Amino acid sequence: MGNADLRQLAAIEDVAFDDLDGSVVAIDAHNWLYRYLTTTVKFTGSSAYTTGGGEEVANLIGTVQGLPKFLEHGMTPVFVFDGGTTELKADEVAERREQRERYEDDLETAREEGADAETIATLESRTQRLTETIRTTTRELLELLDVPVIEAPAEGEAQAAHMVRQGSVDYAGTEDYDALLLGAPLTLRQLTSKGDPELMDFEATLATHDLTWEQLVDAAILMGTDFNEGISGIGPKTAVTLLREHGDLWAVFEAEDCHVSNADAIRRLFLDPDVTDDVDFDTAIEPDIPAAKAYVTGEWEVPASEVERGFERIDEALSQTGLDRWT
DNA sequence: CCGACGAA
DNA sequence: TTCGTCGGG
Repeated sequence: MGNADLRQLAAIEDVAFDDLDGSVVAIDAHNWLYRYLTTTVKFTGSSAYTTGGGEEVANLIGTVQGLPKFLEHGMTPVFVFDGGTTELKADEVAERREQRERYEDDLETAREEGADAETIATLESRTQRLTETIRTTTRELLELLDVPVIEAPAEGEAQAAHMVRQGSVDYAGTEDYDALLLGAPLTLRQLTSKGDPELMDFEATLATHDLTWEQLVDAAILMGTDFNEGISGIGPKTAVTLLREHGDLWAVFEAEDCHVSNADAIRRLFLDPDVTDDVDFDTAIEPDIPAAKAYVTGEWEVPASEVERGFERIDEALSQTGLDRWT
């Protein structure tokens, strides 16, 4: 089920933040936000992050606290949001969809029963979907801060990977190993945590195992992806061996007398996802900080103390690069 | 969810 | 080498 097995195959190296200065990173917004949502809500309790109207706005705090990290290292983030249809086509991956619906039912039940914020956050993570309020308020805040936002036709992660291949950005930024399957040439992980980030190199991954992109995806399907259970008994090593031996997924199915439903559709989700080339954005960031602050603390009633330092750091980081440019 | 570790 | 479980972030 989990695709942590992919890590075993990935060519990963540490990279210093200093080396990322001046780079542009397409951030998988869902993935990034979720990381901040869980940690923010989990460690501080939810009351400060819920408005009088009962709206969860921890995302605003997460965004204000998370942005400085990029800017202080001279990086330009481009946030890529999922498009309207994040659900997969019903006939393609029916089982997966049913699973999500079960999760969503759980979530709804928990809400009705007034479950605590932590429980709800956990359930929300499993539905793989952020609330509409979270999506729109994050976007509005980013726009006030003049941070580029891209709307993906479908999956944000696929769009981010595509943008790296296109060359409109330098890296994809996500914790998800799926970026490799989506063919993102260079992916940064651990941008939110304390130490240096990790760099996943797509071509190096293929070269290390002497696989093609298609074969890497096929290996992942054998091991199990977000969209299918893996074949029991096949892990990273065996999967690679089988692909090298038999060539492609269907040859492996035949040789090993096994099968994965919807394999063809799952394969296409990685090899040929719905993405767009229409990605116009400006990497010069000139935020309206007073307006952003008013939006967060005024309109959404977030205590000023929660975001004061974050806004300060954003301001300082940007005036610093301005000075650098000048001298 | 993620990485680590012990069992088969 | 894989799988299941358990503890941490």
